[in-house]
Amino acid sequence: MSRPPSSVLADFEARGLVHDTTDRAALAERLSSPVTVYHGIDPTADSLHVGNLVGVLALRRFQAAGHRPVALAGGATGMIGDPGGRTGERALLDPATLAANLRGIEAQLRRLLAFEAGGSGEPGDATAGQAAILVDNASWTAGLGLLDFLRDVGKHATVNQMMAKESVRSRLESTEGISFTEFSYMLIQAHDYLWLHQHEGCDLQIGGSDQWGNITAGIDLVRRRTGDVVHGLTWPLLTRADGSKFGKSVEGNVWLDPRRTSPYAFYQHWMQVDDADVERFLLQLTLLEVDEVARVTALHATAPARREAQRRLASEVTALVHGEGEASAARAASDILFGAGPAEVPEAAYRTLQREVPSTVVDPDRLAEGLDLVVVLAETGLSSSRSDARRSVGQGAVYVNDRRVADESPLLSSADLRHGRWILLRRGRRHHHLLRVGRE
RNA sequence: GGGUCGGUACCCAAGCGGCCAAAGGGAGCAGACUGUAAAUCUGCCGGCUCAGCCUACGGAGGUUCGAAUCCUCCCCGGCCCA
Repeated sequence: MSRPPSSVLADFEARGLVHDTTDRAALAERLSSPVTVYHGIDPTADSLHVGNLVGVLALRRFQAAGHRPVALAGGATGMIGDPGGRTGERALLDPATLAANLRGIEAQLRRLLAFEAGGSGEPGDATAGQAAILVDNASWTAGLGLLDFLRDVGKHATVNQMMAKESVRSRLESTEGISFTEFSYMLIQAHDYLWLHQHEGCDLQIGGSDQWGNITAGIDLVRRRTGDVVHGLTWPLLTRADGSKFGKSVEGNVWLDPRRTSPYAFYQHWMQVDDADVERFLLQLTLLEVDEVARVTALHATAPARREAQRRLASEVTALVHGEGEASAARAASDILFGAGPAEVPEAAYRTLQREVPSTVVDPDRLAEGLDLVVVLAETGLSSSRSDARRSVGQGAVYVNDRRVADESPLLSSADLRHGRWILLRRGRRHHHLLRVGRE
């Protein structure tokens, strides 16, 4: 499945993954032979989230075309905080948190990129390329002396240029201001590029469009220090069609860590994507070929109600992140919960659901006494509080075993049990919770 | 250090002694319509033992029958001056 190195640029363009590049002709020329390409990720949490997926997959696309990806986990930059795209100063991370974050992220990267050479031959196989490497900029930044840094890096940057960068300018105009620390961020990142160029032969840095200023700062530094011409490429930031920020859900971020976002919830997140976004997400967040995406999108257009494009997106991305097994389990659970009507759900289906959907064990004694549904809704987290639960019930938003609750102060009883021990709760169209009655 | 403006619910932002759990907007949730979509309309949107009560308007005190609103001190931020 390997592609020629030069195919990357055209592929990125076809996927809408090119926002800005340095001189296009020079970049194309450089990409005609394998290049070492780097993408930095700030370890702000111990897990990646879907916002990081575009970048990691971008590296994978390069790898599949025979290039050598460098994933940079920003142990040093993570301690400082990128001023871009935020209104206020970032909280600094302590070293222990940072180390834990790096470990978590590294494990996830290992599933998405091939860090060993030699391929398995599966579709979209990244290992057609060279082995990826993972680096931490703390390893070359931590020991750097202030005076050395000021002389070797600071001397080559003018404050005038730094102030002109969008990320800095917007903060200068804000009421929050910007600390010197965050102001210095781009110099650290520029230094990273220089270091990687000199030690790993890195000639290309890629990132989201908000990184453009930082990337060009690095390119300038490399040129001034070494005379070499290196390159940069950014993609448009992943947003929804309505312009809102992507990757946020009710509970916050959508994470790759299954303990933070279950594979089922992850799958559902993609199932619920707007029609207007689904094609772009298929292009940018899956490894499907561009013409396959076109086929899926065309199919979807003939019968949008079937959500074939969302189904495909959810399956692909979930499989990529959690594996095919988790993806099919999530799919099975979704088919039950969103399937046609409140028909008889077999016992086996409940077992499937229990592994995918949030569930709670309820003591049979409590049920025998008549369980206040409002209390249960709050306990299970389906509602954020009892007040909220009451509101939902009042609005006719709550369902027990797929039957809408009409009672104002409803009680659950053993009559609600299915197959002797299951009760399926639902709030609104898509929030489910399974109760299993029994001893712990 | 001085001056000045500001700190209100998830975010923005009104309120400036009682009619304030606090206008308006956004976000979010729900209902209707649908397709687990969008748009639109409607309702909700601090908590609780819910026609009532409790907690809340940066923090701590105080004035008052009554304070988000007035006073004192403190903390935090912007801007200007030194």
